[in-house]
Amino acid sequence: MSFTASTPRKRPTQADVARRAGVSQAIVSYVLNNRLDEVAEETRVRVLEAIEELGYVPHGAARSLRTSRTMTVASIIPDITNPFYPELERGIQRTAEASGYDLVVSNTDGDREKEARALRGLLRGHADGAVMLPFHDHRELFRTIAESGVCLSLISLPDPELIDLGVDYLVIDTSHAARLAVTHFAERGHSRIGMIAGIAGTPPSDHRLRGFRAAMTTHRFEIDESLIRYGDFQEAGGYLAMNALLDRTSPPTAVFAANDLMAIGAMLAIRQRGLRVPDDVAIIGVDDIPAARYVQPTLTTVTQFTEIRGAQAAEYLLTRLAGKAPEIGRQSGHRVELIVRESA
Amino acid sequence: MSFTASTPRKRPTQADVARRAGVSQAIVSYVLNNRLDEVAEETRVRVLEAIEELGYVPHGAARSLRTSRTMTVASIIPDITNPFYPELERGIQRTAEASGYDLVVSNTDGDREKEARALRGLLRGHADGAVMLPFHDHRELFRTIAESGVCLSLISLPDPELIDLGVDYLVIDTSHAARLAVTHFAERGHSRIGMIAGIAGTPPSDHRLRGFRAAMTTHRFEIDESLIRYGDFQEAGGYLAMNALLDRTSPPTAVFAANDLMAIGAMLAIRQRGLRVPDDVAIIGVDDIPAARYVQPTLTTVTQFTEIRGAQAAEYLLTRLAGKAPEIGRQSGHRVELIVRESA
DNA sequence: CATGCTTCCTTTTACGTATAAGGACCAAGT
DNA sequence: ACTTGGTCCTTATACGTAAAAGGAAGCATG
Repeated sequence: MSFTASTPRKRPTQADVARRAGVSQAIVSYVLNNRLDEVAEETRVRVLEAIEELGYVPHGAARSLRTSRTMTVASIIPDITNPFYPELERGIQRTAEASGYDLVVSNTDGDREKEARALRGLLRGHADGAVMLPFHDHRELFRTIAESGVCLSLISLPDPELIDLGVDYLVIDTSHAARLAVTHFAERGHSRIGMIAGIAGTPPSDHRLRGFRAAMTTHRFEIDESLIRYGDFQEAGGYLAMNALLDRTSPPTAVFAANDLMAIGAMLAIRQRGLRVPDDVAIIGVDDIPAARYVQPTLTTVTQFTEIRGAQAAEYLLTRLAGKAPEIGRQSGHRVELIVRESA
Repeated sequence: MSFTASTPRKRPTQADVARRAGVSQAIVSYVLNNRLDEVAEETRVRVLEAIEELGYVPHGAARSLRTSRTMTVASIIPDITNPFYPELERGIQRTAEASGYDLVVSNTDGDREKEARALRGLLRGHADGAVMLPFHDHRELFRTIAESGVCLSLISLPDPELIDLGVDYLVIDTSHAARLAVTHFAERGHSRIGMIAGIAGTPPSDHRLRGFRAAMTTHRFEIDESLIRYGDFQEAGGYLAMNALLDRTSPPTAVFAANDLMAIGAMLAIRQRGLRVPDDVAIIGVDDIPAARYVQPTLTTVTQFTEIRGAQAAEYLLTRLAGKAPEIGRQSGHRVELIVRESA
């Protein structure tokens, strides 16, 4: 079994296996697809031996051309370097693999064009379905995809038209996260509260900002627009936004950040000015990424039960792929919970 | 352009486009592949219009069955939740996309079987090539893959036999990282130095451990085997290992952790005992993940220039895919650098 | 002993694409 | 007038697979 050759030997096909086993190609296919009634046990063994000897591996493209299934699902996420998404991905992966599907991840940078590109990949048949957390509106593409029979499980706000087309939704309206944060701040005596939102126009940012405004109104706190800043969902963005807030003549005493990375960046900015968290400025983030437990002070944050969410979104997708889903799209809500640590 | 239908309309093929444009299927294919000399401009426009109207999208499987190219590259990494790998992935992605390739990520959990599974995906033709950081030995599979014409760019120690088969290597021997760490400790007066290694048997752990032993010997420090612990490359592992070290009657005054996540976990354990970093125990990690700048105290660590490494590994792969690589595999070394922060 | 039913094959077809091979037409060159 | 060559088509084929359709042999049934 050792080769000295260096030329790329062409991979064996079912025809090669068939020739070696002295049968027709169809028999090889039957063996591979476990059509036990079609082939005698003795023959089956011979074919399996030939497969082993030649190192035959099915040709994925040919197979999926024939079956129009790829047995892979895609996971399309905005930012692989944000720990939140890998965690989400873990949940998706766990579920997908349990059903025998391969999982491939596409990172979009939250970029509209890259999102569209990944989605067009679905149209070309790269995967049988996808779990996606979209940053942008792709209604047209989503519709085309759903209509072409590719299953979609979206983590965002439901679109009624797409629901009708069988798109499943994990409703992820984190406006409630903002409410939890503001209420917690209020209980600690804060009223001059700022927010570091994310990228304007993206759902994760807009929902949280909306919830923030609503909660502030509920508590009859004044919403000072100059205390609302925007970041890029990364540490750097939180750092810059916090510095801008601290540069004001009357900075906020508490800041809600749209995610943990920005919250951590904000804490860095505060520390660098010689101020303390939470005494001078209290901070709450969202996501409960692993680092939230390791920063100093540890970060009070709103958890979304990330991995479980990923698993559930994948569950939707896989039941649909298995044909066990209702024709119309499903949706399910979303529990969030405040984890109180040291930063607020 | 609005549909009320809910039945999955079958996707249009080149034949449908051809019918609509009043030409043969071949012409559609020529248009799509920019064979300008084969088709009159007027016809070309007509075909493009038909494509637009029908929303035609090429069928990936059919195309790659015909061309035996997928125009995607795979990135196979051990742990997507370890920030080091997403950063590596970014470098790979940047390079791949610049060359018009799609990138798909496979997460293996450092699990031997999952690694093998991802590699078998390559054999089935999922991608034209892969960048991989392997945790386990897959020499046989690698050979089969290389021989079947799928390009490989590995981030690990070179295997001469695979080099001969055209596998490229980004040599990542981080034993030098350990030397930098031990030397730094020595300069600060430490001699009772422990190490939190990673998962025994995996290259990232073994190399660093080997370097550690060598450096300790160079400095004529005693290697106390009981001061060498193993973790799982996660915070939790570092936390547990550090606790074990601190439970000893004479704990180390300095600890080198095989990666930053474990270093951060170790610092947590130290803090929880009321001890201080670096005064009671100094810590150095490896990777320079983003969090290293945000933990308190900030983490002294050895950077591998992660994203650049990923980009370079991908560069190897893409030049080979473009047929511009020497027949024999290439390899290039690996600069590492100590980033001195507060923890040591 | 014809008939039908199993069992286990082979032959054939289709999936959607890229491209080689072939053909029709026309302008230009001898 | 007859090649020659170019332009722009069409027809035909192969990629590797899954599975329908067809067929040959053996065996039980009436």
